[in-house]
Amino acid sequence: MTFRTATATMPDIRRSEFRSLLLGCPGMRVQRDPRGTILSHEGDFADHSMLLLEGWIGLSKSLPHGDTQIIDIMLPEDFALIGTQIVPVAACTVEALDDVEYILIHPATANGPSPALARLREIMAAAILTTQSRTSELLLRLGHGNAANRLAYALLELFVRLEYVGRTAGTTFDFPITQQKLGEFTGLTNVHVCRTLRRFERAGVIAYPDRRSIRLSDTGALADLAGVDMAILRDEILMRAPCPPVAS
Amino acid sequence: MTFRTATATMPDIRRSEFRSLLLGCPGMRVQRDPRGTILSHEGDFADHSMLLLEGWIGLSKSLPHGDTQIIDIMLPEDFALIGTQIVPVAACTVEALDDVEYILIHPATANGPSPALARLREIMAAAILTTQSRTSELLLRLGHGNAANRLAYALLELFVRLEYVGRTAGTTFDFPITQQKLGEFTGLTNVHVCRTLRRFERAGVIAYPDRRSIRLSDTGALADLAGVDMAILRDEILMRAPCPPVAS
DNA sequence: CGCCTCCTTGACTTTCATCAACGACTGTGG
DNA sequence: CCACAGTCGTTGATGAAAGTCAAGGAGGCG
Repeated sequence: MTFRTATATMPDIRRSEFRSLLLGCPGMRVQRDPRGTILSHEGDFADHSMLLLEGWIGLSKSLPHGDTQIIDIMLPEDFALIGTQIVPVAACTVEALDDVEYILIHPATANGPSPALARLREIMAAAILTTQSRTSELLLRLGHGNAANRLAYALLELFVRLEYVGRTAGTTFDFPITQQKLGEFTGLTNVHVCRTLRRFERAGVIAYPDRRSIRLSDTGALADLAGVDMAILRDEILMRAPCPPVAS
Repeated sequence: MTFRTATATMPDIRRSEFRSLLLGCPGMRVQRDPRGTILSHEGDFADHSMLLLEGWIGLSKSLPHGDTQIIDIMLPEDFALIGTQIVPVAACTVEALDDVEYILIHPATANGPSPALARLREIMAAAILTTQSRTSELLLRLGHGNAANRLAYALLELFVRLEYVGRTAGTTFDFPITQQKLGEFTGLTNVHVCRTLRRFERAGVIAYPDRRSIRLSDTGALADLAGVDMAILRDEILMRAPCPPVAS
């Protein structure tokens, strides 16, 4: 086991920098939508990116049969590339999983010559790369990995990301999505999500302090189930420089 | 059924533009490696992108248990973001699935103020988005979708992309990877890949003209199995403006 | 010729989807 | 205040799909 410096509390100005760089651009304004709103539909025209400020957003795709897969869950402070000028088609359906606040970034906004925009692009590249990392980890677990593995990973991923943006209290956090949606994220049926989470709960690995929250009571057990090292996970899926390993 | 204009033969200068923009940058040189070479390892330092010129490259991740998932297969002319300046960690292992030629793009190269670089960045954004689309489609099929669905999709995706870069002869193309690797891509065991492909072969859907090639004898049947409309698939996973639907 | 990698097939086991029913909670309208 | 419907979580029984284990066959290469 490798121990690293306490990562969650490490000062990191990048997310506020991201936000303020964008809000400084002309014409930016915050938009709001209630839970359940579809912001874009897969295949629709879309040439923009977005930065989520509050709430959860699901990016999903569907098969003709009707099965839906959530590709990525956006959390507060997350950035996503929805479409581009050259290929102005939304690859995913964008749905508010909770009440949301966000800003839209149009193609011309970020591609100018100024140094501030060059910095913004660096941050956007990093944001895109962490998104790719998350998606890759998900893909890995949908390919190999049973229900326990997938769910343990999903819970840890959400926890680590929420902790990073200060939306956790210890290992407890708001959990606004249904088991159905969690199934769409992990590629399981709601029934099997339920069974597996109940098993976690009975094993004392998770708990529900109230109807809208979840607590990861035993993150070690979850990390084992998920097959991740928490420190490495943070390095990969958070948008920050990696923490150098500290000798065990 | 919606018919579209013949898409594969549509003139499109963007890929040659991509290549020449990059090769025009100072210090660029073509690198070569034989099949089986690991170009980067998951977790290693990496702050670059790459453009593949020849051969196939697999981007993969592994679980501690040893199971490997190929996240994306890069084909000739494909671009991939491996790491960034801000988060200089390779999210994936990069492996040559065949003999390859490629160029590395270092962070400073593309972020300058000149109009040519602004154009380059637009193209890179489009390339990244098509990669996201591909990964999303894969994710969708790993989540829901049986072996036939996954394999039919994988074969069609490779075919459409190879056709776009002129590496097909009718519906026949070079297929340099083993069933093992195809299983790592589709989240199946090599045994099950074999069974399923043999079933396709016996049904006359695919054929092997020789040991190194495959022919998609019935792309319609494959599209049905994969649950895709070929025209929409092209719009989504190729780096080009979508073709307007033509009335049926 | 012999080794090695890869493909192929069979027998058996495990996991998860499906179908179905019920309970808990929420909000609504009488 | 209470019936009511609707959504969501929970559990059981059953079946289908894919993994595992094992063995053999076909090329390719030294």
